[in-house]
This record gives sequence, C-alpha cells and structure tokens, in this order.
Amino acid sequence: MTDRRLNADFFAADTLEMAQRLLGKVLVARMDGHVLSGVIHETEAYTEEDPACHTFGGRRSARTATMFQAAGHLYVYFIYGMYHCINVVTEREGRGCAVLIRGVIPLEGMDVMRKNRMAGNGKTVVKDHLLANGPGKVAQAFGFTTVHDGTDLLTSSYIYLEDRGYAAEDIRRSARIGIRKGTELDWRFYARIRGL
DNA sequence: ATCAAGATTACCT
DNA sequence: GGTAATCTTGATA
Repeated sequence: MTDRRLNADFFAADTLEMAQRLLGKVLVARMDGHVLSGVIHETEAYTEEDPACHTFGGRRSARTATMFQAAGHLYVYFIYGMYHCINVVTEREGRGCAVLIRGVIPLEGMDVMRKNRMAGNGKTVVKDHLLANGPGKVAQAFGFTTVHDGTDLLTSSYIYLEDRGYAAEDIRRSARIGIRKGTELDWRFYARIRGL
C-alpha cells in the first residue's frame, strides 16, 4: 500500500496556502480501537499578524504554546465553556500560526461519531453530513479534547492526515466566522470535494 | 480579585 | 433573526 500520509514536504507552505492545501485531505483518528475519518472541506487561516488570532503580536501563553511548535502539530483549544476546536499548526517553529478545521465530510466511523455527538446534547444526528459540519462538531464527533493538544500529526499513530486522492473543486473564500476583529480578511476557505 | 469576551451550537420566535 | 448554555482566558485593578 502506498504511503498516503502527509509528510513534512506537504507542510512547507505559508498559512494561507495551507488553509487551501488542506481542503480535500483526510483527517484520520484511531480512538479506542475505532477508526474515524473525514475529508476536510472548510478551513480558516490564523497568523500572528492577525488580530483575531490567539497569538496576535507573537503573544505566548500556556494555552497557545502548541501554536509555536513546528508545522504539523495539532492545536486544540476549549471555547465557549463547552466546545473544542482543532487546528493544524503551520509555518516554522517559533511562529504562532495555524489553520482551523471548520468542517469535514465523514468517511469512516460514522457510528462512533454519532455516539460522540449524542453524548454532547442527547440528540441523535441522523444525517451523516451534519456530523462534523462545524468546528465544534468536528472535535465532538472525533472525540478531540485538550488532551490531544500538541499531537504531532507527522509521527502520531493515533491522529494524522492523509491524501486519498480527493480533489478540492472550486475553492471559494470569505470572511471568517464568529470573530469580531480581522473581519476584513477573507481567510475562510471551502470547497466541493470530488471523488467521494 | 473581578469581569467581559470568546475561532460555537442548538433551540426559540 | 435572537439568545442561553457554560467556563477558560486575558485584561484591568
């Protein structure tokens, strides 16, 4: 079997390009013996120069330490008292930049994702495409929490990224969702996925 | 020490 | 279209 896992070469790009390059790639997680996966179809870019970013101005903190790691690490943070969001760290070590994974199309493990999402609000998600179509939903469906913060996607045997040949078609961009600052930047990217 | 805001979601009218 | 839920973080004192 060919090695479809994304390597360091893939991550050698700036944050804006990475946000687009990640579209169509597959997020894979082995959680409790179950394989969960999905195709990334929506992302947002965040850099140190961006007032909406947790690391604006190069500010470091315990929460954002992972953002300053080398590209390919997983940055997970807790938000609004009840949700987690996952990001792929980008650029070089020492620069706090990352790409937020805003949505994936489930491929494997939908039964587990359904259970994980139900545990959150007690309701069953019937349609697969609604399981992870939002940043909080992605983390909840996959079971990601801050314990997974700092995972190296290049070497971890539990969480990683693959290229399975899906193509991001007709990539579009817009202002980012849910932010008050940096709204003038069209740093949200989303695409239709060909090959499903 | 205190407090407002937050890279969200689900449910309401 | 509006807002409650829920709590960590960062700012201000």
